[in-house]
Amino acid sequence: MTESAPSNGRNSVPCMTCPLRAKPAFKDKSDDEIRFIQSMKIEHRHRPAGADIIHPGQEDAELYTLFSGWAFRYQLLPDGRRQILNFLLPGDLVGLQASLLSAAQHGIEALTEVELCVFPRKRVWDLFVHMPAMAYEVAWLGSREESLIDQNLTSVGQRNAGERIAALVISLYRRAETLGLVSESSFRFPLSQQQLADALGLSLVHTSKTWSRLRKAGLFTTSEGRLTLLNPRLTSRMALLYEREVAPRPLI
Amino acid sequence: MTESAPSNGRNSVPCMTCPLRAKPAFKDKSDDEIRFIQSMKIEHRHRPAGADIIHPGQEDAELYTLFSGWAFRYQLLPDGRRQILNFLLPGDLVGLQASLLSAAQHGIEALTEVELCVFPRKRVWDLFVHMPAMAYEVAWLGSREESLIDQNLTSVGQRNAGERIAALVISLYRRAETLGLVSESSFRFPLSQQQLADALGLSLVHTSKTWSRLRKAGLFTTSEGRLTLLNPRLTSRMALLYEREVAPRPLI
DNA sequence: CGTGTTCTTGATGCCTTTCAAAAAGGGTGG
DNA sequence: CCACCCTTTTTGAAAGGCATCAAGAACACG
Repeated sequence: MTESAPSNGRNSVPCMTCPLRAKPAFKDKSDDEIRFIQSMKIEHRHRPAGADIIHPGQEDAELYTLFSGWAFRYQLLPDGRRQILNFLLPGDLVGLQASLLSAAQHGIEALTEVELCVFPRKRVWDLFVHMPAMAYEVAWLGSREESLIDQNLTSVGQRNAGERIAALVISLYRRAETLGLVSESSFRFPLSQQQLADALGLSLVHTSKTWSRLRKAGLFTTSEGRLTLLNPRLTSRMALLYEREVAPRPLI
Repeated sequence: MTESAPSNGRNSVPCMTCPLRAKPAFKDKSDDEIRFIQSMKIEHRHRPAGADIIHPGQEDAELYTLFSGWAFRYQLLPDGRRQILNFLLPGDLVGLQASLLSAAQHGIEALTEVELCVFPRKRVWDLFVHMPAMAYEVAWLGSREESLIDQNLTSVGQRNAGERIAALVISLYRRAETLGLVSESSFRFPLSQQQLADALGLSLVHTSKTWSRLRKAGLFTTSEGRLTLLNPRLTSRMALLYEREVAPRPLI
């Protein structure tokens, strides 16, 4: 699960013409800033689904931006139980916590095949010294991730099984939407039921039963690894989720 | 709950002689840095137990360092359910997420009477421009808080009631210990059972029953708002908690 | 010493877990 | 293209953990 796929050359995806930047999720950046980002990027790396991006306890984790694909952050208990902490979608910063704390308390795994923009962790410090505006944005992205985890914690602590599933589906749907990944209410949904269960803090069996109950209730359908949200109103009502829309975020 | 207690003057607690700094929890700082912190601090504020420090949705939250007392961060669902996200102890930065994202998705409430060092949020930006080392430390503290929430999420998602309580007690004990708040295995423990329940994602009744079961099992005792950890080994074994000790952290 | 809050305890029911096994996919080699 | 194996998903049945309801006990406060 850890062998590395061959990676393209450094400039295979120039930041200046990065297709992600055009998405509504992201703030505009000046050419100067984009050039600086380009200068920090040392590799464009491909990894297969299931690959470890950061393994638990790793001390020299690099900083990444997820260019394409999905990943997730997780934590293990000594007896093997796993909690999925949050999901990472294109444009998300990967490994900031590990970079700053210099000993990952968590692992990060590729959920699908992914492409990663690789930044050496040492340059994070340069960023703070030379590009305070971008350092501020990095901190901002860190706070945004914390905010996502807050919501997951609230979900797992307070919502029942059906509400948790509804909240997760809505929240992933909205994130995918700002990335232009949704068409006709449908988007790629690569989670296995075991991964769903680990994210929701539920057992596999109960996740499966509740999942199919919500499908039969007409909230959404799945086929060929895609999810179609049939009844967004009902789903967000069941999720008790009325969060305000987030402003465009920086893309590093 | 929101009336403000009279606050002392600006220099009532000079940063240069801040008693917190001597605690093992914190890194040493240069006199220059401490003077800079002093120059950012505009107020030393007292608030009573139960006071709102940041209310949900607030857009102009200041940045604080908790000087004394306990607080907690929480999130509400529209139907009134409350999840306590994490607890704040002396030396913790309060309101960083709210300052950066400029719209608090959460609330922060004083659990006991507290003293707060107040920093205007606008100066956070100055910090990034003029004191990159301290900006880096602020980001570091943000990541540390995220790491604490990761652990709470893992607890609520994967541990049963007894394990959750054990994990919470151990984790608060260790934090109090690095602050010099523990003597003879005992420290102030100001949480009500309702607050415990909201932090653990359990009902009040079940929290009470499990809590007293663990007391009867000899893990710990409580009296007069203090908790005494009688059997740390058993407690941390029950909690499945073997986290490595954290390095000293910056105190802003 | 009354009154409101917090804590405790018992009883009941349901949501969720666990155990078990069948069904459905997915990939590989013949 | 089909047989075969392995993983993932689904379903059923039983047990248990946790929530809810209810009310008494302990505690704090003016």
